[in-house]
Amino acid sequence: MAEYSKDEIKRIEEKWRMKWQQNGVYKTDNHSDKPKYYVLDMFPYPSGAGLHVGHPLGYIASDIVTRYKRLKGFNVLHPMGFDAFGLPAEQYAIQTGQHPRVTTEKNMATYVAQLSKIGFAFDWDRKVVTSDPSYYKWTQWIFMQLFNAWYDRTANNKVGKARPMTELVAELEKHGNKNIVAVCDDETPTITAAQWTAFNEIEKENFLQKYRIAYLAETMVNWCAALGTVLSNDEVKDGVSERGGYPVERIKMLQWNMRISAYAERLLTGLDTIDWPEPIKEMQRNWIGKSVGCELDFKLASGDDSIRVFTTRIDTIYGVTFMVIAPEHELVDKITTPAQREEVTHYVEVAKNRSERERMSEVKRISGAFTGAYVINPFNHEKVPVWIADYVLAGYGTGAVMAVPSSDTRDYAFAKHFNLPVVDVLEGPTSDITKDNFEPKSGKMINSGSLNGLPWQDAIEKALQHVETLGIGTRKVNYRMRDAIFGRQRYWGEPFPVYFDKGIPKLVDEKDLPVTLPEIDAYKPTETGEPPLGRAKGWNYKGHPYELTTMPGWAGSSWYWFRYMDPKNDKVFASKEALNYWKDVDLYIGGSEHATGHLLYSRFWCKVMKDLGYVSPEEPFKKLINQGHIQGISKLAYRINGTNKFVSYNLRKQYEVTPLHVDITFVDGDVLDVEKFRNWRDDLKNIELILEDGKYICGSEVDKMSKRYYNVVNPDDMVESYGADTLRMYEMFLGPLELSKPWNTNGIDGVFKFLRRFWNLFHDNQGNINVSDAEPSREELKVLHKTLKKIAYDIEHFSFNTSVSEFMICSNELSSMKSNKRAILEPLLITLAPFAPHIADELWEKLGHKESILYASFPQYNEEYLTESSFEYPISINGKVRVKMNFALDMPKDDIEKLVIASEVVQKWTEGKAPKKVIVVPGRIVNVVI
RNA sequence: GCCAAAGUGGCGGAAUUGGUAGACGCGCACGACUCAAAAUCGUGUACCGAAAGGUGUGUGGGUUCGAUUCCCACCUUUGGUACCA
Repeated sequence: MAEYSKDEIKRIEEKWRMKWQQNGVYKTDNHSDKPKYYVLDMFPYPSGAGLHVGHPLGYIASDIVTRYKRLKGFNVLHPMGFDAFGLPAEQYAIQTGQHPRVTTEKNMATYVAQLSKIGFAFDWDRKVVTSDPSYYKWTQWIFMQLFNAWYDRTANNKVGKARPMTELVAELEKHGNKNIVAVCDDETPTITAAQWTAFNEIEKENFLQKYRIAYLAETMVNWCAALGTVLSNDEVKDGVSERGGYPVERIKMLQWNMRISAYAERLLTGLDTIDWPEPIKEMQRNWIGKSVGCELDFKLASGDDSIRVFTTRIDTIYGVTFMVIAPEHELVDKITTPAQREEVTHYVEVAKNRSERERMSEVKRISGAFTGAYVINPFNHEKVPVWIADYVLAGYGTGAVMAVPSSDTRDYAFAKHFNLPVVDVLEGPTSDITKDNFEPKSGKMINSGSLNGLPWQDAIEKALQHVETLGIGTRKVNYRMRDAIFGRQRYWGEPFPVYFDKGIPKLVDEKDLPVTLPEIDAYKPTETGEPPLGRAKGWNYKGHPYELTTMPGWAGSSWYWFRYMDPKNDKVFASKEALNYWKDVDLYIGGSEHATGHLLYSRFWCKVMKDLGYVSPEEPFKKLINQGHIQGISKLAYRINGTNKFVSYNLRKQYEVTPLHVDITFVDGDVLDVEKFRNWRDDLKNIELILEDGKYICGSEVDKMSKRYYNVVNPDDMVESYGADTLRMYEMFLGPLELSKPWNTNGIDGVFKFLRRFWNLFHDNQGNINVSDAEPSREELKVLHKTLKKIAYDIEHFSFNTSVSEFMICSNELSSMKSNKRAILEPLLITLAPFAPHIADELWEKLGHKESILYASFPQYNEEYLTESSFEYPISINGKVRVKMNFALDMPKDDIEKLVIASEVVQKWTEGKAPKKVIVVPGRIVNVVI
């Protein structure tokens, strides 16, 4: 006696989750004759709020693929773990004194419990946790490899590659750095072997820092003295900290950095080799921001100095009417004339103290100051005034631009504002900057000496050659992407395996890894403004002080997919065998918000590790799918301003109201449960309600699903009410995986009914298993094979919403045929198993199988059952369907045409006249043009 | 501003190569069962129109025998980015 009822579902699902666990069915072996398939989810940060129904969306999709690939004969790796270092736990620690480890472990336990209820095929034995010392030991180890590496541009056919520092030192000892072409600090001097040898230890290390991939350097940061910490741009508002409103200043601070800029070109070209969504690739391309141009010197009109500019439009050099340099430019002080000094000093002072955020919010405001100095245009030898302005950034290019107001909108705005001359150098229909249709890359050169008459592209090449002939500059490729800051003044992160010996940063011995995070008495900066680790007692290595900052959030997530391959190994981060077997990730599912963070850093680390010979893939993630976000539907009640009255939705326009987010559990449909609402909070006890039709109707809006909006739907509740299988299928049924959509529990009934109907196919009216061994009819076979074909196609194309529809159609058809043939239901069941694993295994067992359905094979569809002999042609007249006619599929076009024209309906439309034209597309459509 | 994605019934969405727009589900309406309700099952459900018929995939144009699909211009929403020379 078994109906697919709430109790039965609970029994079935718990039974199978238990069995799967006991039998270790999700344990994945690193040795197999089967082909490998690695499915990865972006691992979560375990937040205190737990999972809401949006979180599992991607995991369900990857789980379906995992199970499908298993049935298709692959050895599939599908692991899960936690990105467990992070700010929320630390913030909580600062407020409550609770150790972030305690909070994090509690949260992870909640996540595991919630995830387990949904029936994922995770191999939990491979769980990795980034805050676990056995994991971050290897994060530290990788950091050491990056510290011990430099980027040789000449290696690997000039593509360049990372090489060990020992090789650099050997070369320095032999020849100095004159033959070294490396990615290094801009101001790295050329030295001889003798100079190198003469360096003392500190000088040597300072020199090597210019080459290391992980290096210490002074970088600009937002420093908040009151909070004793560095803030991100997000955390600074109007020059003060968002939290507390304390003053923030931009200061230079010695910080760990990652020389990701060395990999700019490979990160860019690598995008062409991977199967990722085009928008994500585009975001990364923009982030890397490659621009091809040249650098050239403009000599100062007086004195020997010259100013180097970077430009992509050397063709427009005859249009240069002024030059702008960054307020931070090193020559500002030197070239400013006495008459202009006061104004310039003042401007520099103001610009320096403006945060990037401030500069950003005032894009429209044009500001600048004249230095009093002039440079000479090397092409036409004219004198050009030099200005400073903060729209020129010190950190990009050379911190100086040759301004061409006739072909650059910013230069134009600046020229207009300060009344500087504009000289047109391009002529063409879209070359006029004062017109709306202005297109800077268009037209032919005018007013440009020997460049006159050339199209702009050709002029660039000719001007470049001229620059090279004069010896005043070179072709140059610039990237927008900067090196990444790799340190935080925080506690809850990986400690650096670095100590300082007489101020020189040194790595700890490999055998002393991991450097474990010390216990401290409070999770905030020290009184002297040092990071929290400054509080740790005895925080030193063999008597030398340890580095006090910790690694940023992205450290642990930049290599975790390798650790899953061999998570328990304590000799290496992953064994050669494991790395060789699993290689790279075949399918990665996660949100697009990580486009320029995690996804870029991971590619970077993978490339470095490849260069150093630790791994083989150039790219870590072959295919990427972005899942959209599930949004919440918030419910709103409308308070009449200044009163304790609430007005129902449709009457709200008559009053001045302020919407209040109401907990969605108080609302059924749109109707508010007034009792629950009143009891929610003290201030609502005595409210007055203005009703419509005796009810209080709530408004709705789509928001992020968040505690803040009281609109969170918990997957546990869904599993409790409908079962995990229904939840899984409903999440997929909502719409395309990559689209964001609001969660509406209302529709879930449809999926639940489908599963019950599916269940009933296997049972009689009394709930006894009832499956016939009779031969299936041709009709039944057709339904089966149509479904098999569609489901396989949909899974391969990540179109899970349409597979759920197809299952519904199939089960409706079989229901109406009263089909209960084993030959039909058994293959169908295997097809359903990736989507609804619990019910599938239960029915599989009822069909008499001893082994889980996980070990079955995905049925292959047979085209033979799908072929039709005839087709119901839609007959359209001038493109509008008017009637349908059935013809054999092998009927010649001419015959169809004759029959169609002769038909009553068509005759009516043509009024007996011959049609202008008849289009017959065999197996598709007939169109009669009249 | 720039880059990208999206816009289809009351709602979520479908239409795989330019070929029957609205599959499937929710909701709604009606019917069956029931003393009644719930549950379940069945039928119907884009819009206008009594019907014939007409209109319809954000808007306006275009290509085509035929456009949700291709092209041009525009509007709206969402995400990314930000003075990048």
